[in-house]
Amino acid sequence: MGQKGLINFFESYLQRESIFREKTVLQPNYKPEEVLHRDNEINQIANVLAPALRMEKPSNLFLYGKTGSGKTLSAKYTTDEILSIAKQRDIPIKVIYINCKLSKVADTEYRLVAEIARNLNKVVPATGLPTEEVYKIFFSTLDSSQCILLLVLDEIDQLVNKAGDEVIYNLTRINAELKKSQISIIGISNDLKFTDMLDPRVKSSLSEEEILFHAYNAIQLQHILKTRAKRAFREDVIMEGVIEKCAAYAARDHGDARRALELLRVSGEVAERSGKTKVEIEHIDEAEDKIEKERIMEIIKTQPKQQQATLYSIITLQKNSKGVIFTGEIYDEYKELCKTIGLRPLTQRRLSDIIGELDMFGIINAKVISKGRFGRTREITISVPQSMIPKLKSLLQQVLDV
DNA sequence: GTCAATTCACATGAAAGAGACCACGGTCTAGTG
DNA sequence: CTAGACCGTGGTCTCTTTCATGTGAATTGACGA
Repeated sequence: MGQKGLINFFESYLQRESIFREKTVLQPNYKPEEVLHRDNEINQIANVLAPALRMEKPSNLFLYGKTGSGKTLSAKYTTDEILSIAKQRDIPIKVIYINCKLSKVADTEYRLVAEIARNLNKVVPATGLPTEEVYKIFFSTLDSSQCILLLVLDEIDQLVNKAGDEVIYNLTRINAELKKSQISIIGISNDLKFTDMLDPRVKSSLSEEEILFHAYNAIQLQHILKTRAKRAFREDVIMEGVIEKCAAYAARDHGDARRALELLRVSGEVAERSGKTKVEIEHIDEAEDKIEKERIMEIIKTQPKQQQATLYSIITLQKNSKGVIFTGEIYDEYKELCKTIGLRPLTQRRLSDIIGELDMFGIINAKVISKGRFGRTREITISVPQSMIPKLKSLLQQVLDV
């Protein structure tokens, strides 16, 4: 494309009408006016939380269900409704929503409490104070604000994983010491076995009430997608069967509505980029591929150098040896690599953990096997599609400066 | 041939260290009236 | 006299290292048939 061509391109781009009308509707943080197919759950949440309107402390509530089953949405929806009623009637209710996984706002005890305090409009330094001090600050602000606090902790399993369950224990116990305020916790987790790993005391106090969110089935997903698509896209741009296929894809892996919406959105983008005026079924496959690739690239880009070096070693190794690789081989290769690029090599112990991390991300596949007399090790294969590896490799070469 | 002991090459755990970041309080310094 | 610069102390947090212990089956070697 010459430079003249570029201008033409932009002009025709502008002239061409977008297939989207309101793309935000498909974005994950969009909040619809109505939550579909979750009436039951929402009613249950409302039932549990209603006492707050009479200034009584609601039971602690625990919501669980797989990803994309509408937990967060339902919780936010219900608390928003309560909040708006409370505002009309002048009832002092506060809702704090904290996602324990998102960015690093709240993955330790200190940070969580600090974050809550910040939400109560109290300035708390990011670090430097003893944890106890932060608790005190939180205490006094909460008590002086005289309200019912609904604390929504999304992805609470992440928090407990990293910070232990004392945090929750402490939070539930606070009520005893508060005089003018009350706090109740709404925990949200997509790990169904999460409560099993909790200390029994914590478990019983956290899940005074439990609500299980079932995954959406394909029909429900279709309904949701259709409703959103009606607003998100212009009329008649979605070809027959597209919605159905998106729903089917998402239903296949545990009815994740978020995934379904993303798929639909990216399909639209793919269609638009390739100059089509309609979203066709083929675009879905392309979109799925794209989403996966972008996910992997994003993960790798944001990893620390050591992790990247490890992955690079794995890629080089699998090229020469084909098939499976073992931890020892990787460590040797990795040490060599460190020498050439001037990186301080880590111990094998640490590398072992890094391999585990890469496995968690789904970039590689590591299985512990025993080779009998020849020891015990991890058997590692790359689980990124072959077609992506060259691209991956060049990305790594670039960031590692090889 | 059978069976238990041995052995390998790491996996997995726990604990502690290094170094970055930060708040707080005390001391010093320079500018001001 | 006071605001700001500059320590030292004590705190959190992440990434690592060090030390210790665990592990599962191929191999080995003793044993008996």
